[in-house]
Amino acid sequence: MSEQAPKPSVFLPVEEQMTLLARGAVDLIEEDQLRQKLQKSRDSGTPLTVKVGFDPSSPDLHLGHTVLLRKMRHFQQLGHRVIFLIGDFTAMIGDPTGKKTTRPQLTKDQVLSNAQTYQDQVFKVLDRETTVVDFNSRWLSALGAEGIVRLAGRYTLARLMERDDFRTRFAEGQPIHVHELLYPLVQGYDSVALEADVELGGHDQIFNLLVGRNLMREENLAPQICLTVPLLVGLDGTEKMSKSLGNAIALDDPPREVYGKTLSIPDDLMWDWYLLLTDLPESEIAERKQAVTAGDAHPKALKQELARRIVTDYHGAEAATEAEAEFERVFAGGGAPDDLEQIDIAAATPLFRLLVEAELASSNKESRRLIEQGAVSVDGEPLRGPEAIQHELSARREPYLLKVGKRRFARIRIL
RNA sequence: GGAGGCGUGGCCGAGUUGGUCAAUGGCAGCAGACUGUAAAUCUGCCGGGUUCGCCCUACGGUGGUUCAAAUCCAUCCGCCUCCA
Repeated sequence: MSEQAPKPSVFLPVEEQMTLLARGAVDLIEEDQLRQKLQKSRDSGTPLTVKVGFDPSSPDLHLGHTVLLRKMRHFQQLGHRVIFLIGDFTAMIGDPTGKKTTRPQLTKDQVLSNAQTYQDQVFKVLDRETTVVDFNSRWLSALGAEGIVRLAGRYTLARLMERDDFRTRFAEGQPIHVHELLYPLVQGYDSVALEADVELGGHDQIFNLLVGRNLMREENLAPQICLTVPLLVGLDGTEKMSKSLGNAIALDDPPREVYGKTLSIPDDLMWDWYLLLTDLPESEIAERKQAVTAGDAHPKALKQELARRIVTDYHGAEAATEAEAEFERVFAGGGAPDDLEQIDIAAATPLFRLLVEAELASSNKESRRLIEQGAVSVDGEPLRGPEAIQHELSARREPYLLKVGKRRFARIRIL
């Protein structure tokens, strides 16, 4: 376990802290209690202990995860002590949140390796120096069968069944495994063990957070504040961002990907992203939105600003400038990316095979289709129709620029 | 322990008196037009190969019946419901 976060000599006034902390929050239970805790912390010069649990089952982080990480960062900026709690023990249970079926139970090895990958990524947002990393197996493993039974004795089935997904599954006759019922209790016990002042989580975690709050009361501890942030909507503008839905921007996506993907989100979504992915004051976000509504600002320009800010966060200002220039050149200016690798193709290769070899089409069939539909151009000249399918590019000194659709490019040299 | 139901292409979901089913429809996706790589809209495509005639693979797995099976039979696997 790392050392306690260094405390600043003085904490900001409570209301100033509240402005930042409440930003974008879905649940804040209870707001006034948080004020009191902040006041007490300020008076005594003691940082609040903020607990955030991470289930190390999906180590590929994307922007959706950063909403929560940013909230953690807010607490850090204000001088509080943020505990990055890796649920190595609970991961073996599998969080039933939002699931229609039981989740697979991970093995210890999987969990540990995932946990490492997680840590490699979160410090792109969190302050590495002041983040306390902990593992809940530290106290949960020690709990033992007796402890688990005692813990289970603190709660009732009726209270657990208040939870939507349990209730739905029960009503529909879907199986609910007993260990799943234990999950919220065990997670709640983490709060007891850490004596958390605040627990943060995604909105879907609210039930689990509240169980922690209740358990703390049972143990005669000051109940933790439960603060949740929304699930970020992904590129498609409807589903929550997730890698498996293919609507995510991964933290390790290259700058121009991040930039381009951000620009492709529906206009309406950008205000959410501004709120959750930047620290631009809410009043300024409102001004921008108003400007667009009034027709004084072009939505694309504001989306570009958003994209720049996001790229800057993960790759720096220079990368953002480059990404934007690249984007303008390629999409607005009809140019091509400048980092295309050259692909050598044998002479007398018909166009439809060439597309496949250059990995611009996934099959001959698709390739023919694209050519027939007029999606293919060579050096800016469209090549379409049945006769183009068999077209052979002649060998010449300078490489060809092959373009399929709006965003697939290849530089081809005929041998 | 007993009774019954279901399993179709990325997803949802038609189709089971056997052929005209690569399989209706919706969603997602791709491409074109319009644009701002936005939304909305319109159009086309949407298993693979093709000498464009066709051919191959596919409706949980396997094995049958048949000239012919997603559709019938057997068996196995998986999921679910009801009763105890």
